[in-house]
Amino acid sequence: MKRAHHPQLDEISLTAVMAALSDPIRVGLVRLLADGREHGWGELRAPVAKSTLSHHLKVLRDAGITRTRQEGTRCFVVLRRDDLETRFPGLLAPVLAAAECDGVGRQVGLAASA
Amino acid sequence: MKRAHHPQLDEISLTAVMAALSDPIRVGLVRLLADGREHGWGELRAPVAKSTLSHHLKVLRDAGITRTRQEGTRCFVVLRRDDLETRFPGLLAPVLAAAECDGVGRQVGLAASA
DNA sequence: TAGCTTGTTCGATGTTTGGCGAACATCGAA
DNA sequence: TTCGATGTTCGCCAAACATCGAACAAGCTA
Repeated sequence: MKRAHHPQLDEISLTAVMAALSDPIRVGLVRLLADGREHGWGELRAPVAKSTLSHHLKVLRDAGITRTRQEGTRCFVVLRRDDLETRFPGLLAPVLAAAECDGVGRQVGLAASA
Repeated sequence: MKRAHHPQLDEISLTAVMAALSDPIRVGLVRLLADGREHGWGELRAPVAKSTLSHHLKVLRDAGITRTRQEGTRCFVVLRRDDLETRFPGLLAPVLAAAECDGVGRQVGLAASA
């Protein structure tokens, strides 16, 4: 398919991260990934077409928020928590907390782990 | 002109705040306002037309990030720091810190206080 | 009252975004 | 090798956004 481009630490821009987190679907995805585990695309349940989901995952990847790994035909995604923490210390936690208490992204869920 | 609408605490949405902070000009404005002082429009120096600046200030206001006060024909703006802290604890500081160290919004400045 | 200053609002424009379905590429399995 | 599963990419569209200049509104000030 394609070897996804992942920005280096110093290529991660604040505004890109903020923009990526300004969409409920993407916030929902980040919330799921906040468990620190790697998840397969297949597990992700969002109320959008798969092409749109692919798009959102690309936005997150390009912003440096997630990392994608490919294994055979399927992909796995994981939160770049440490990288984000290094680049923008203290940023992620409040966002996740706010999203949690607000229910932002609750429309996104996990299927029985695939 | 118009009596600006300011969202209540519980009307402030995370995604709106994130979206508002995904533009360098607006981040720059927030950085200026982070000194806690109230500033007049006139002091604000940004490389955009005044109508555009007005627009950005409206976005910040609508997102609940700033508060606008009118006095005669001129307006003053101030950061709703406490409100934001109440609504999204710990969110603003990391953003400001990241913006600072990144130089995001450095294009926005203050004129000799008007 | 006339004029100046200060913001806001109004098109107009070009870009970006979010969304879809369809077509394509890739790999594993039958 | 053919099929199915899994993502990506490709038009394509409507909506939103950033931007500008021009026109407008509202207060001061002379």
